[in-house]
Amino acid sequence: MNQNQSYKPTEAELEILQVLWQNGPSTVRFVHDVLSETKDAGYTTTLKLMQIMAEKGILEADKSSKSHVFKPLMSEESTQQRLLDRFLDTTFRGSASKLVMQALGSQHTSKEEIDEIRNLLDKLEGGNK
Amino acid sequence: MNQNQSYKPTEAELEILQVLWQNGPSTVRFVHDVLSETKDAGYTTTLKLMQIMAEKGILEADKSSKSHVFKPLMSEESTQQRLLDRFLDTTFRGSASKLVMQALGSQHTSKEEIDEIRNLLDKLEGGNK
DNA sequence: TAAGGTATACGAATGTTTTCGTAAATAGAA
DNA sequence: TTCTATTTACGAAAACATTCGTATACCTTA
Repeated sequence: MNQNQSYKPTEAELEILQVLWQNGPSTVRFVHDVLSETKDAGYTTTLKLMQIMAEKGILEADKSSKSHVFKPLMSEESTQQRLLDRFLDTTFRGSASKLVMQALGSQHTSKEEIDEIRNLLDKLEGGNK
Repeated sequence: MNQNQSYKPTEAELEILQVLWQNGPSTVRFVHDVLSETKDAGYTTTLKLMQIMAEKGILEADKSSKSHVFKPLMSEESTQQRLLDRFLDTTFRGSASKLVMQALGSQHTSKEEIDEIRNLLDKLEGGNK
């Protein structure tokens, strides 16, 4: 039902997707146990959400064994990209550099990460000036 | 009602805040006309939202003239920072560098902006290594 | 095979956000 | 003053998201 290029998962959906992206295809039980560490909702709540996500085409359910195994149909990267673009628009009015400055300023960033970003900047400048 | 350090405006609220941050204190009429360019909702919808925001303490209403003039009680920067922190957590699992890389990669960034970011990286490294 | 534990199915309640219809108030023009 | 434009006030509908109770199906194992 959803091949939509700009689908925005709800908050609860995103939490579930994160668990699946991090751990690979999983049962409701597993996902729910992970989520339980940081929030409290009943098991059937998680189940229902994952079923809805499957209906929407966000997840695919492998029903061959009793405990269905769900996996995301959208990659973490493409979803991040989509959400980032939207976030950039709505919150930073499209100014990537402003977002970048704020992100780097408030978070700890290791030397390795800084170097990596420098490399990217060099590349960008090559194609830009 | 809301001095909350971590208040998250809804999407519709954020759109209104953007208009106010960009144009300064404004009437419902003005805000609504701006929003009308990109979305369609009735005038009373915008009015209602702004009234609710005033109740919540997100906006302040100057009622001295017939057409009330609203202004935001939270700055654009602090709101961006708050939303960014949250977004980083929920969407990028806290990895600022990953977010930065994706943001820079997909958007056009001018030479000036790139230099500005380089400067920041230099400063960060100073305090970091 | 009967009992207990665990799973899905389903529907509905709850909560939140967004939308709008309608009425009342207000100001300005005729 | 009276008519008309425009505004605010209010309540409730509609849309969306989240939560959970309960029924039912399915293994496992005693």
